[in-house]
Amino acid sequence: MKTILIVEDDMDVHHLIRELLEKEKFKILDAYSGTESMIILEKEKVDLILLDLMLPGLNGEEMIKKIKEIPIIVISAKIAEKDKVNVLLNGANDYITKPFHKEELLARVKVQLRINENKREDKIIQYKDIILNDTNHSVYIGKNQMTLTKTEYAIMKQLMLKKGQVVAKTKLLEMISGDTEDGDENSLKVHISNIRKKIRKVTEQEYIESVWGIGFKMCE
Amino acid sequence: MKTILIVEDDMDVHHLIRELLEKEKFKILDAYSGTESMIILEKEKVDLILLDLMLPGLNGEEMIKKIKEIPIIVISAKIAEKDKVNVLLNGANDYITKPFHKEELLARVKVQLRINENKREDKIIQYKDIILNDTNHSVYIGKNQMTLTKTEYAIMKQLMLKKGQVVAKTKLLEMISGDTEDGDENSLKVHISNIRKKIRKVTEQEYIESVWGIGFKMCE
DNA sequence: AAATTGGTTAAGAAATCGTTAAAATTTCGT
DNA sequence: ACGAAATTTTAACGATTTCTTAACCAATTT
Repeated sequence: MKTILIVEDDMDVHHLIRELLEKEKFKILDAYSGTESMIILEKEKVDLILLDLMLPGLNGEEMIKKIKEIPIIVISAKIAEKDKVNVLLNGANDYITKPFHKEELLARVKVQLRINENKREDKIIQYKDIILNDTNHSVYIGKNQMTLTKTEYAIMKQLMLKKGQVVAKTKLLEMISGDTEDGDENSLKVHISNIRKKIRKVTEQEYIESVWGIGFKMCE
Repeated sequence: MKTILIVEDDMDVHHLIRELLEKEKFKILDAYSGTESMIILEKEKVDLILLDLMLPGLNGEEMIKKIKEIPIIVISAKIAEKDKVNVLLNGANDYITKPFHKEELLARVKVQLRINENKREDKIIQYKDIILNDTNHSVYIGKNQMTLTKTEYAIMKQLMLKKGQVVAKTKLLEMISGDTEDGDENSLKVHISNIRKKIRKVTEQEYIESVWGIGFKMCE
């Protein structure tokens, strides 16, 4: 999931942008001043910055010069053409004038994220000492690597994401075969059994616990 | 020196843009139709395309979908907001409406070139002892040169860029033939097989690993 | 104790992969 | 514009992997 930092002191505009992007399943970080945004940038991994130029604290232009690694889209009220050009030349990747069309903002956000998407970035799902690496489908349990099939991996991922909470059999079945047919319940049993067997080859500890009549969960 | 392709059928506008960019020491290529531009693209190394949408011959929108590697700035008369958004989502990197300020066009041109500048490290793509050279399509594996066809090279490049992460079959198919048709899955198999065969001629080591049901990746 | 659910195993069915060869398409030189 | 060469796609086959089915026993509930 991509993280976008919104730097904008006007609360109305800030809120508008936030809502727009949240609909698209981006993770949003908020800053209301230049200085605040610099603090956030030190702590969090940010994929894109939406930046208003008129800021309290550190000036927007200064920020653009400082930030080299992350693409920046400047959103600002109409200013002199000359300033707009300067902003672009100094490091901004795009410039959108207020008021803007929501769809256009969204499209330009996606353009910037698309440009950067080829960079390697692992999507890690971790629970206790099990690690799933979504980008290369690898599974580590402690230091031992193991191999899961497509469905086994899918089941495991669901269990991991719930971090110890029960995952209903129906949900798992739905994932496996689209529908919740009766016959597949048998199949699920076997998959779970196979996963456990593979885990047992690597460690003695139990990881998958069954909840009678409901489903399965990761041990706590 | 950077090469920019101007695709614009209006001679006045074309000339205006050409003069503007020549002052900045870019190498300019000219096309006056969609089909013409595709011919040029196959022969010449182009760093950026300035594209008018209303074109004789091949449609501008179609071109955008086809061209994945080169950044495109669309320059066009005011059109519906919806079309503008579509153009961006389909692959264009920027959109400038006519009439435009010369300075802004220039600035946006420089932005796109700058973005690709940062990627230049990737111009020579290296993973383990395989080296792809994008500029002349050559492939070295250790000290042995080998020849890949266009599609084979494209597949290889995707795998290399991901540096050992899985590349989904769908992604590879999308790249090969635009769409994700079923029939092409067969074709992909053959391409992979052919690449492996060519590699085997040069070294015994395995390089391409298949991930069952998901896709392929470079061995780690 | 009977009925239901869970766990394991093994075998058959289904899907995916790898290779080959031929047909269809594109590219290229003349 | 034509035919030759190269490339891509299609089709077929066997090999491999994965998934499902079915049978059987253990555990849990009623």
